[in-house]
Amino acid sequence: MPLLMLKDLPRYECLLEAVRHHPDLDPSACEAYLNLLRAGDEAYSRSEAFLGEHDMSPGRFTVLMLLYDKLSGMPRDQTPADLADKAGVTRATMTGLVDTLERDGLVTRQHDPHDRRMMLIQLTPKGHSTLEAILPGHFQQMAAQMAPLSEQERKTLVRLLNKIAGQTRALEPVEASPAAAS
Amino acid sequence: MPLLMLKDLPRYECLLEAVRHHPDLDPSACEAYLNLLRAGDEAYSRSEAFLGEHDMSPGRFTVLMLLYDKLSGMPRDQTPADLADKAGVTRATMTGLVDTLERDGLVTRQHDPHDRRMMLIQLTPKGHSTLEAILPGHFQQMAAQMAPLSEQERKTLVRLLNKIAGQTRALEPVEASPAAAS
DNA sequence: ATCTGATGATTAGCCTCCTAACTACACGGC
DNA sequence: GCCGTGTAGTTAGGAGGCTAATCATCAGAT
Repeated sequence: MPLLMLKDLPRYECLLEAVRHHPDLDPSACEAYLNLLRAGDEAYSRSEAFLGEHDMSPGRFTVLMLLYDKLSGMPRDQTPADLADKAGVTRATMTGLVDTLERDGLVTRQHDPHDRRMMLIQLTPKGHSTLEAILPGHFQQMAAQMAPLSEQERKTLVRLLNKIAGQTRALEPVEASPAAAS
Repeated sequence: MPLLMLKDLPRYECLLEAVRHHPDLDPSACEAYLNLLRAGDEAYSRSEAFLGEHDMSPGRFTVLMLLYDKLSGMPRDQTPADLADKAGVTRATMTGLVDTLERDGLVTRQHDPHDRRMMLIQLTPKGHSTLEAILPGHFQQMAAQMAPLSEQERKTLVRLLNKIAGQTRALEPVEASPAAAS
């Protein structure tokens, strides 16, 4: 998410000042929200840059991880629909990701023998070794970014983030006012 | 940041298991990292959906906010370069954002009388009223998403997120190994 | 046996952002 | 006064996501 947050967040005094004109503004909520977006964006951008050094995009990396068995314990091949669902993208997007991975020889596509509508995607040896070449650095990136936090602080952070994520999902139906439904 | 994180994050036991194969994996760091990305992404997506109802994108909204004086206390017009810098996008991207906003009549472009290289972007009355129509709902969105957190928890969250963001910026030069510099 | 509806994958076209190349203008040395 | 250098803004082209429409296949009803 490259945008919506400013490079320099407004100071808290400015938020307090702004409440006078905008009674709906909750200063502490706004501050927490903006900091969440910024921290998430910076962490994401950094991983994206790291993956980019290995000719890898976040999307393609996610697909390889889903096909990689050592972490998840599910060694079998998966369909594009499964992968799209787990990765949180549309099937159309997954088609494009698999196209690129197949072109680079990291995965193969095969028809499911029992249902010819479905494809089975599997990791090639090259895909496997490519992933294992990237993973140590990826894990080190995560560890380095979280290094300033103690174990206790990490647990607290996860707890607070889960409260927010749960709330966000609970609110989900965002379409209330048919304002610009064109 | 639509991708890189899974819809369902791996359980903590799986991470502990995975350490056996990947000594670089720090389970608590990984868990905190994945939760940060997911919470940030969900909050962002929700705001994006809300803005979309008003024919507004995060980028265009950010530009309007930067030109809006009541929050920042800087009433004067700004150049595209300023705006790009504050919004954290390239100047080329800012050109596109201003193009759209100008087409919709929300901002105007004028040449700086003292330096004809520069443009001055200013909010039109229509831009002003459009923004003020969106802001209350936007602030309510933020408040609703942060509602489960107490004031104390919000302060803790901001403190922890700032530690991470500071660390991420400190690590910044990500290009260490010329692996796939093609 | 065939038609109908559902499901999986793909294609086509759009939006937003990016980098890189280009144009227009300002300023300082000669 | 002219020319090279630097700066502001724009244009052109690419990557990655999305939605909507299309094609292929299966499964069940007639």
